[in-house]
Amino acid sequence: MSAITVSRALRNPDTVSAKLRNSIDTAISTLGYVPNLAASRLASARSHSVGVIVPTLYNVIFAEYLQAIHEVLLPARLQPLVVNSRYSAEAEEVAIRTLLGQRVEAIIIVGTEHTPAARRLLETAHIPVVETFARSANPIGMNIGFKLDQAGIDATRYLIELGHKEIGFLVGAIDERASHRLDGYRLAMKEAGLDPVRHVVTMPELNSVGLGVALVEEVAKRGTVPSALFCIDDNVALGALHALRSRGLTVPGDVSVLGFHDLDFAACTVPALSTVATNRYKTGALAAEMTVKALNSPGSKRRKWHDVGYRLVPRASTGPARARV
Amino acid sequence: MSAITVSRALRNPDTVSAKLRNSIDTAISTLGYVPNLAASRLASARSHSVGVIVPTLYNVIFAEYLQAIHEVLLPARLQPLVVNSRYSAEAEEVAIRTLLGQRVEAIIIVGTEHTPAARRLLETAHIPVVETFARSANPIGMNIGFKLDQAGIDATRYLIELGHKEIGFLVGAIDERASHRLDGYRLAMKEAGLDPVRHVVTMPELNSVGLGVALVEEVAKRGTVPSALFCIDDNVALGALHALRSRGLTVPGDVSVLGFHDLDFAACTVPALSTVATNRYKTGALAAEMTVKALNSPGSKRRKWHDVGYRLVPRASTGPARARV
DNA sequence: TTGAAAGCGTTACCAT
DNA sequence: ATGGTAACGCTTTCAA
Repeated sequence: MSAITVSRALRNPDTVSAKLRNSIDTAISTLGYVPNLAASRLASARSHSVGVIVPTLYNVIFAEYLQAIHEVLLPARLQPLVVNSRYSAEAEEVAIRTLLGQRVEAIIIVGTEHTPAARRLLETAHIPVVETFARSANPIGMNIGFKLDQAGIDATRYLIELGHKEIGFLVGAIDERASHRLDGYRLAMKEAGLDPVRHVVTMPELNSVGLGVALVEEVAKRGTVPSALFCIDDNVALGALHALRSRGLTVPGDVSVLGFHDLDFAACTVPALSTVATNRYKTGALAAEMTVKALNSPGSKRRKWHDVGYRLVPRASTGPARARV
Repeated sequence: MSAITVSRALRNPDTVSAKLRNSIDTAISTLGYVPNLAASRLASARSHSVGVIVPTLYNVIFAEYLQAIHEVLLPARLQPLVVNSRYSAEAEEVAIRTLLGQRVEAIIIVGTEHTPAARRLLETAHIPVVETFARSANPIGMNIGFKLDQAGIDATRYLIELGHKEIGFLVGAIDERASHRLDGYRLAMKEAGLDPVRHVVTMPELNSVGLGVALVEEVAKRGTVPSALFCIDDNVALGALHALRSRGLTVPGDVSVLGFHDLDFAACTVPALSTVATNRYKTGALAAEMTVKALNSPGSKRRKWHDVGYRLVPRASTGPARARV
């Protein structure tokens, strides 16, 4: 029994006689043999792995996205290799280098803004690349997301239509995706003749419940609290709800609060949080499906951009503006 | 200039003359050369990677844990390879096999209960193994966590001392860590002469806000709602708060609610959630530090068990039991 | 400081 | 159905 026979028995048990297969199986379990994937990759030039880059593991939205990717990739016998770029373009470039070094067969990456070197690496790797969560005017390969700026416009217009004139925008560190929403906010404010700059409050920190609290403190410090607050996500919105209550302000009586993403707790806050529902799961599933298709039929042309949409979900935390005393 | 010189220039730039280094650098960037890590691993028998297995990416507690692991491992020039076992012992075994196939230099794994085959694989791999989040009577290598059962006892006793006699235990799918907390609950109930079984309500689903709502519905369906609910985690507790309010029950007037983990939103719920604070970050950091130490000085004996502790955090959602009408 | 040769453990290719 | 041989792209070892 030679090495190559064992190799075959492991990959395609049917191509080996039952007798040999048995003795191989027993040998493997008694010896505790585990095939060396590095050697396999080197010899076969196939890694059976797909690189997945996310800015953080801390945010549920990426957890749901990753879950979906796993569920599609694993049955296709592709191992997702998840790397965390920690919201840094440089770390992202390193991550891309690492993944390409592993000879991943495709890369699924959150965002469309990369360092020039990172973009070049992705372009010259000649593997399927899917950029997600934001729309690119000039995608490297495929692109899945939704119109974040339009979502920002819709959300802001919704508050304007409720009669609000002073609408705060609460956000932590402004990454690509936050900046699109902010663009939408600014545009909607401008078109309504409202100040698009004055009520933007930001701190260079990760968006979180605690940051929502801090941002409301900051808003209050600056003077009157706007009659509506558009928060960059539901976590910030939850913190805002809490801080407003602590200051004796009612929601939506005194201040309307709007979140983003419709996380699972959004319906359970007090009052229930109005928000914009986004499709994280679908984004990941679609990205993974397109990856699998691209790997299975290389060269075939298909749609580059997929829109997974969004939906405004009005709940109890937003209401009509009322005249200030 | 030969291949080996390039190899050296890449790993130890100092060992190569400045002139050569320059021409190598330009060649690399014009060609878009990315070294093949599979070949490197095969030749050097070092993978510079550490396997990390978590049951899910969906839960923030593992996100914080992973974050800590990344922060310790990356500066030590070790790449974490994160694999998701999806709460399945079989998937965990596959994950272990995959990681060992990658020749990871160590494995950090959540939990202490594995399939016999998985345990054997870990034992015979002869690499550092750290089991986390639960205490093992018989750890494979190192073990980091806290006394989950004692935390369950303390939490239950706290509710008993508030005068509660009927204390519900709300939990989804019962994994190893949930089961320890449940053991603690049962023990504390028994020692107080209370029924340790009747008020346990469970459904075989992932713990989530939505599940908390469903579990309270189930509790109500069975008859009187207990005067206190010990929830397996803060998400379930948040759902419980919501469902109780929907049923017209006040917290803590009618029902006290206790969570677990002290997630970032716990202080911001209405009323603020009493809970048990756990150290996810420290768990991950310690696990990674011990891994690095074990890799740097193999053979040296050190402490096997590290306790990262926990702390009861009483807030507004728990209060004294009052006589039922 | 640089290089030649051997070898890491698997798989592709061709042969039997 | 099974095996021999070369090759994958690096690093180790030894030499210059």
